[in-house]
Amino acid sequence: MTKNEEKLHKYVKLLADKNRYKIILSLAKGEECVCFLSEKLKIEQTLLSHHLRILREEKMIKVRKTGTWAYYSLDREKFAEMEKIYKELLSAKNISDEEHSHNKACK
Amino acid sequence: MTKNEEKLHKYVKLLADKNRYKIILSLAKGEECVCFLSEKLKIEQTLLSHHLRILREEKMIKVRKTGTWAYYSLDREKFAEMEKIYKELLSAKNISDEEHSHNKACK
DNA sequence: TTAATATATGAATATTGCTTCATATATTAA
DNA sequence: TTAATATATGAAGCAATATTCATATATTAA
Repeated sequence: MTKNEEKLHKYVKLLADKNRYKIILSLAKGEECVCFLSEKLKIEQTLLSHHLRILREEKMIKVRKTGTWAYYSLDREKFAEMEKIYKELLSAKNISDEEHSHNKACK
Repeated sequence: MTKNEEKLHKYVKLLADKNRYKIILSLAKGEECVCFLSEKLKIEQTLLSHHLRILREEKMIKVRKTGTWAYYSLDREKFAEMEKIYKELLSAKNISDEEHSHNKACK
Protein backbone atom coordinates (compact mmCIF):
# COMPACT_ATOMS: atom_id res chain seq x y z
CA MET A 1 0.00 0.00 0.00
CA THR A 2 1.14 3.56 -0.68
CA LYS A 3 1.75 6.12 2.06
CA ASN A 4 -1.62 7.74 1.42
CA GLU A 5 -3.40 4.42 1.37
CA GLU A 6 -1.87 3.62 4.76
CA LYS A 7 -2.78 7.03 6.15
CA LEU A 8 -6.39 6.74 5.10
CA HIS A 9 -6.60 3.22 6.46
CA LYS A 10 -5.34 4.35 9.84
CA TYR A 11 -8.02 7.03 9.86
CA VAL A 12 -10.73 4.52 8.94
CA LYS A 13 -9.64 2.16 11.68
CA LEU A 14 -9.84 4.96 14.23
CA LEU A 15 -13.43 5.63 13.22
CA ALA A 16 -14.38 1.96 13.18
CA ASP A 17 -14.59 1.60 16.94
CA LYS A 18 -18.09 2.49 18.09
CA ASN A 19 -17.00 4.61 21.03
CA ARG A 20 -14.42 6.54 19.06
CA TYR A 21 -16.97 7.07 16.29
CA LYS A 22 -19.43 8.56 18.78
CA ILE A 23 -16.71 10.76 20.23
CA ILE A 24 -15.81 12.09 16.80
CA LEU A 25 -19.46 12.67 15.85
CA SER A 26 -19.92 14.60 19.05
CA LEU A 27 -16.78 16.70 18.70
CA ALA A 28 -17.76 17.49 15.12
CA LYS A 29 -20.40 19.75 16.67
CA GLY A 30 -17.82 21.57 18.76
CA GLU A 31 -15.31 21.39 21.57
CA GLU A 32 -16.29 19.47 24.70
CA CYS A 33 -14.75 18.58 28.05
CA VAL A 34 -14.13 15.00 29.14
CA CYS A 35 -16.64 14.80 31.97
CA PHE A 36 -19.40 16.20 29.77
CA LEU A 37 -18.57 13.77 26.96
CA SER A 38 -18.50 10.90 29.42
CA GLU A 39 -21.98 11.68 30.69
CA LYS A 40 -23.41 12.50 27.27
CA LEU A 41 -22.07 9.40 25.57
CA LYS A 42 -22.43 7.09 28.57
CA ILE A 43 -18.81 6.03 28.42
CA GLU A 44 -16.87 5.37 31.62
CA GLN A 45 -14.21 7.98 32.30
CA THR A 46 -11.37 5.48 32.15
CA LEU A 47 -12.50 4.02 28.85
CA LEU A 48 -13.16 7.45 27.41
CA SER A 49 -9.66 8.61 28.36
CA HIS A 50 -8.20 5.59 26.61
CA HIS A 51 -9.97 6.39 23.38
CA LEU A 52 -9.20 10.09 23.64
CA ARG A 53 -5.56 9.19 23.96
CA ILE A 54 -5.66 7.02 20.87
CA LEU A 55 -7.34 9.78 18.88
CA ARG A 56 -4.95 12.36 20.31
CA GLU A 57 -1.85 10.35 19.49
CA GLU A 58 -3.02 9.98 15.90
CA LYS A 59 -3.65 13.73 15.75
CA MET A 60 -7.36 13.40 15.07
CA ILE A 61 -8.22 15.60 18.06
CA LYS A 62 -6.65 18.39 20.08
CA VAL A 63 -6.74 19.16 23.81
CA ARG A 64 -6.93 22.49 25.56
CA LYS A 65 -6.39 22.31 29.31
CA THR A 66 -7.57 24.81 31.90
CA GLY A 67 -7.21 23.76 35.50
CA THR A 68 -8.25 20.15 35.91
CA TRP A 69 -10.47 20.31 32.85
CA ALA A 70 -9.51 19.03 29.43
CA TYR A 71 -11.41 20.33 26.42
CA TYR A 72 -11.21 18.23 23.29
CA SER A 73 -11.93 19.26 19.73
CA LEU A 74 -11.43 17.88 16.24
CA ASP A 75 -8.22 18.60 14.40
CA ARG A 76 -9.98 19.98 11.32
CA GLU A 77 -6.81 20.07 9.25
CA LYS A 78 -6.27 16.37 9.77
CA PHE A 79 -9.82 15.68 8.69
CA ALA A 80 -9.43 17.86 5.64
CA GLU A 81 -6.27 15.97 4.71
CA MET A 82 -8.06 12.63 5.05
CA GLU A 83 -10.97 13.79 2.92
CA LYS A 84 -8.55 14.85 0.22
CA ILE A 85 -6.82 11.46 0.23
CA TYR A 86 -10.17 9.67 0.21
CA LYS A 87 -11.17 11.57 -2.90
CA GLU A 88 -7.94 10.71 -4.69
CA LEU A 89 -8.22 7.02 -3.88
CA LEU A 90 -11.89 6.21 -3.85
CA SER A 91 -13.99 8.74 -5.69
CA ALA A 92 -15.53 7.64 -8.99
CA LYS A 93 -12.74 7.23 -11.54
CA ASN A 94 -13.01 7.86 -15.25
CA ILE A 95 -12.08 4.27 -15.97
CA SER A 96 -15.23 2.34 -16.84
CA ASP A 97 -15.53 -1.12 -15.35
CA GLU A 98 -16.18 -2.62 -18.76
CA GLU A 99 -12.98 -1.30 -20.34
CA HIS A 100 -10.98 -2.44 -17.35
CA SER A 101 -12.13 -6.08 -17.14
CA HIS A 102 -9.68 -8.86 -17.83
CA ASN A 103 -8.95 -12.38 -16.72
CA LYS A 104 -5.21 -12.59 -16.65
CA ALA A 105 -3.99 -14.91 -13.90
CA CYS A 106 -6.92 -17.30 -14.24
CA LYS A 107 -5.79 -20.66 -15.63
CA MET B 1 -27.14 7.12 16.93
CA THR B 2 -29.31 8.24 14.03
CA LYS B 3 -30.02 6.08 10.98
CA ASN B 4 -27.41 7.91 8.96
CA GLU B 5 -24.84 7.70 11.71
CA GLU B 6 -25.40 3.94 11.85
CA LYS B 7 -25.16 3.62 8.06
CA LEU B 8 -21.88 5.49 7.88
CA HIS B 9 -20.48 3.50 10.76
CA LYS B 10 -21.28 0.22 9.03
CA TYR B 11 -19.45 1.51 5.96
CA VAL B 12 -16.43 2.55 8.00
CA LYS B 13 -16.27 -0.85 9.70
CA LEU B 14 -16.30 -2.58 6.33
CA LEU B 15 -13.31 -0.52 5.25
CA ALA B 16 -11.45 -1.03 8.51
CA ASP B 17 -10.39 -4.57 7.74
CA LYS B 18 -7.08 -4.52 5.89
CA ASN B 19 -8.06 -7.09 3.30
CA ARG B 20 -11.41 -5.50 2.57
CA TYR B 21 -9.72 -2.12 2.33
CA LYS B 22 -7.29 -3.46 -0.26
CA ILE B 23 -10.13 -5.06 -2.19
CA ILE B 24 -12.04 -1.79 -2.30
CA LEU B 25 -8.96 0.20 -3.32
CA SER B 26 -8.37 -2.24 -6.11
CA LEU B 27 -11.95 -2.29 -7.36
CA ALA B 28 -11.96 1.52 -7.29
CA LYS B 29 -9.75 1.27 -10.36
CA GLY B 30 -12.21 -0.97 -12.16
CA GLU B 31 -13.95 -4.32 -12.27
CA GLU B 32 -11.87 -7.42 -11.52
CA CYS B 33 -12.40 -11.17 -11.31
CA VAL B 34 -11.80 -13.16 -8.15
CA CYS B 35 -8.78 -15.17 -9.26
CA PHE B 36 -7.02 -12.05 -10.50
CA LEU B 37 -7.75 -10.19 -7.28
CA SER B 38 -6.56 -13.15 -5.27
CA GLU B 39 -3.22 -13.22 -7.04
CA LYS B 40 -2.81 -9.45 -7.15
CA LEU B 41 -3.61 -8.90 -3.48
CA LYS B 42 -2.02 -12.13 -2.25
CA ILE B 43 -5.18 -13.20 -0.47
CA GLU B 44 -6.17 -16.89 -0.36
CA GLN B 45 -9.21 -17.65 -2.49
CA THR B 46 -11.27 -18.85 0.46
CA LEU B 47 -10.51 -15.77 2.54
CA LEU B 48 -11.11 -13.49 -0.40
CA SER B 49 -14.51 -15.07 -1.04
CA HIS B 50 -15.45 -14.50 2.59
CA HIS B 51 -14.67 -10.82 2.39
CA LEU B 52 -16.31 -10.44 -1.00
CA ARG B 53 -19.45 -11.94 0.47
CA ILE B 54 -19.42 -9.49 3.37
CA LEU B 55 -18.98 -6.54 1.00
CA ARG B 56 -21.62 -7.94 -1.36
CA GLU B 57 -24.17 -8.45 1.40
CA GLU B 58 -23.70 -4.87 2.51
CA LYS B 59 -24.14 -3.72 -1.09
CA MET B 60 -20.70 -2.16 -1.35
CA ILE B 61 -19.84 -4.22 -4.42
CA LYS B 62 -21.64 -5.93 -7.28
CA VAL B 63 -20.97 -9.24 -9.07
CA ARG B 64 -21.29 -10.09 -12.73
CA LYS B 65 -20.98 -13.78 -13.51
CA THR B 66 -19.99 -15.32 -16.83
CA GLY B 67 -19.29 -19.03 -16.78
CA THR B 68 -17.28 -19.95 -13.73
CA TRP B 69 -15.88 -16.45 -13.46
CA ALA B 70 -17.15 -13.78 -11.11
CA TYR B 71 -16.33 -10.16 -11.84
CA TYR B 72 -16.62 -7.75 -8.95
CA SER B 73 -16.96 -3.99 -9.07
CA LEU B 74 -17.81 -1.16 -6.69
CA ASP B 75 -21.40 -0.13 -6.20
CA ARG B 76 -20.74 3.53 -7.00
CA GLU B 77 -24.19 4.65 -5.84
CA LYS B 78 -23.60 3.20 -2.41
CA PHE B 79 -20.29 5.01 -2.20
CA ALA B 80 -21.88 8.27 -3.31
CA GLU B 81 -24.53 7.86 -0.63
CA MET B 82 -21.90 7.30 2.04
CA GLU B 83 -19.90 10.32 0.95
CA LYS B 84 -23.01 12.46 1.22
CA ILE B 85 -23.74 11.23 4.74
CA TYR B 86 -20.11 11.76 5.73
CA LYS B 87 -20.32 15.37 4.60
CA GLU B 88 -23.48 15.98 6.59
CA LEU B 89 -22.06 14.49 9.76
CA LEU B 90 -18.38 15.26 9.75
CA SER B 91 -17.43 18.09 7.45
CA ALA B 92 -16.33 21.33 9.08
CA LYS B 93 -19.36 22.90 10.74
CA ASN B 94 -20.03 26.60 11.13
CA ILE B 95 -20.11 26.25 14.90
CA SER B 96 -16.80 27.48 16.31
CA ASP B 97 -15.31 25.39 19.07
CA GLU B 98 -14.97 28.45 21.30
CA GLU B 99 -18.66 29.38 21.14
CA HIS B 100 -19.63 25.80 21.82
CA SER B 101 -17.54 25.12 24.93
CA HIS B 102 -19.23 24.50 28.27
CA ASN B 103 -18.71 22.48 31.39
CA LYS B 104 -22.19 21.40 32.36
CA ALA B 105 -22.20 17.98 34.02
CA CYS B 106 -18.85 18.50 35.73
CA LYS B 107 -19.26 18.73 39.53
C1' DT C 1 -19.87 -38.60 -17.18
C1' DT C 2 -15.34 -37.64 -15.45
C1' DA C 3 -11.86 -34.30 -14.56
C1' DA C 4 -10.46 -29.65 -13.95
C1' DT C 5 -11.19 -24.91 -12.84
C1' DA C 6 -13.49 -21.01 -10.35
C1' DT C 7 -15.96 -19.72 -6.61
C1' DA C 8 -18.65 -20.20 -2.21
C1' DT C 9 -19.60 -21.50 2.57
C1' DG C 10 -20.01 -23.56 7.54
C1' DA C 11 -17.50 -24.54 11.50
C1' DA C 12 -13.38 -24.27 14.33
C1' DT C 13 -9.46 -21.74 15.61
C1' DA C 14 -6.64 -17.78 16.11
C1' DT C 15 -5.91 -13.03 16.74
C1' DT C 16 -6.72 -8.29 17.34
C1' DG C 17 -7.74 -4.82 20.14
C1' DC C 18 -11.51 -3.19 23.31
C1' DT C 19 -12.87 -2.98 28.14
C1' DT C 20 -12.16 -3.26 33.01
C1' DC C 21 -9.57 -2.79 37.21
C1' DA C 22 -6.44 -0.69 40.06
C1' DT C 23 -3.98 3.19 40.61
C1' DA C 24 -1.41 7.54 39.53
C1' DT C 25 -1.12 12.53 38.73
C1' DA C 26 -2.43 17.24 38.81
C1' DT C 27 -5.19 21.09 40.11
C1' DT C 28 -8.19 23.57 43.23
C1' DA C 29 -10.62 24.48 47.51
C1' DA C 30 -10.97 24.21 52.44
C1' DT D 1 -1.53 20.05 53.78
C1' DT D 2 -5.66 17.39 53.33
C1' DA D 3 -9.63 16.34 50.68
C1' DA D 4 -12.07 16.44 46.46
C1' DT D 5 -12.47 16.61 41.56
C1' DA D 6 -10.86 15.75 36.73
C1' DT D 7 -8.14 13.16 33.94
C1' DA D 8 -4.59 9.65 32.55
C1' DT D 9 -2.41 5.10 32.19
C1' DG D 10 -0.43 0.08 32.60
C1' DA D 11 -1.71 -4.54 32.81
C1' DA D 12 -4.96 -8.37 32.53
C1' DG D 13 -9.10 -10.34 30.92
C1' DC D 14 -12.33 -10.85 27.40
C1' DA D 15 -15.17 -10.34 23.23
C1' DA D 16 -15.54 -9.47 18.46
C1' DT D 17 -14.11 -10.81 14.18
C1' DA D 18 -10.61 -12.47 10.91
C1' DT D 19 -8.45 -16.63 9.17
C1' DT D 20 -8.02 -21.47 8.20
C1' DC D 21 -9.69 -26.01 7.12
C1' DA D 22 -12.62 -29.06 4.98
C1' DT D 23 -15.83 -29.37 1.69
C1' DA D 24 -19.64 -28.07 -1.57
C1' DT D 25 -21.41 -26.28 -5.96
C1' DA D 26 -21.38 -24.91 -10.66
C1' DT D 27 -19.48 -24.55 -15.20
C1' DT D 28 -16.65 -26.11 -18.99
C1' DA D 29 -13.75 -29.28 -21.51
C1' DA D 30 -12.34 -33.90 -22.71
